[in-house]
Amino acid sequence: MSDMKRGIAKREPKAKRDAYEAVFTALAHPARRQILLTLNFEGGSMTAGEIADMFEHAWPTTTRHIQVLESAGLLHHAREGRNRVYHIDRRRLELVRDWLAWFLKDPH
Amino acid sequence: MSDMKRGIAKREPKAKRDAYEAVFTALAHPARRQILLTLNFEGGSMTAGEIADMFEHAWPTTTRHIQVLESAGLLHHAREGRNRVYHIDRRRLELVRDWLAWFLKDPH
DNA sequence: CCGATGCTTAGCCTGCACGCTAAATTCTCC
DNA sequence: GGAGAATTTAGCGTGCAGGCTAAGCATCGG
Repeated sequence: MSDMKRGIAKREPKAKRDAYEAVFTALAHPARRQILLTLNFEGGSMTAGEIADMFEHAWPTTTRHIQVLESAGLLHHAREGRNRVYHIDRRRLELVRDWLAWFLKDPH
Repeated sequence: MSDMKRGIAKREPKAKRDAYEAVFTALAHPARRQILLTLNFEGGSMTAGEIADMFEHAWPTTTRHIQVLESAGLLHHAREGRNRVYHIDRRRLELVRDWLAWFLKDPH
């Protein structure tokens, strides 16, 4: 099977493809994008409660969104008394920028 | 409800939020990302058959992926005899770059 | 015009994403 | 240590994304 047929993406190491998968999946839901945006705008960290308050959703629903973001590496948390403080990991978003870069250096 | 609570994203016009929605959803599936990458690498256009050949999937499955990409505005097609030639719309990917930009110009 | 080729449409099946409520957990404060 | 706040975990229901096969539609070659 030719390289052309297998496709360019296969040249990326598997770990990185998994990372893309996690990050793009995480970004696919509007609530999760909103969490990231708000978190970013608020200076990078918020408690779970503050995040949950943004939505009409039941709290556990938001908890799950947060977990998706966290397992994609876009968020981390620290315990602070009975609060959980989540903070954004902006570096992880670089992955998206990396991916987009393929479309700039387009062959002509 | 405060602006802060509603969240920054709401300031974007609705049309643009819908566009984000379509584009991020389209990018959420690895097959669709692969289609875009390959299409880009191959110079921007390929027939439906060439695209379908990249995958083990049954052809109709690929057809649907293509349609998702197209309705997100990431692809367009032209008929050419009995072939359908799809070409990438790289400008549409700018939306993603736009979205990411929020995380650069972070406050302060 | 007829069969082959290229591709989509129609329609079915299955699993999982994402919503919910109720219960558990962990910490705080009196 | 017990009430109460903050948050997660458990577990359920439903819709839809994404896989498939079979059928339909153009178009081309002979």
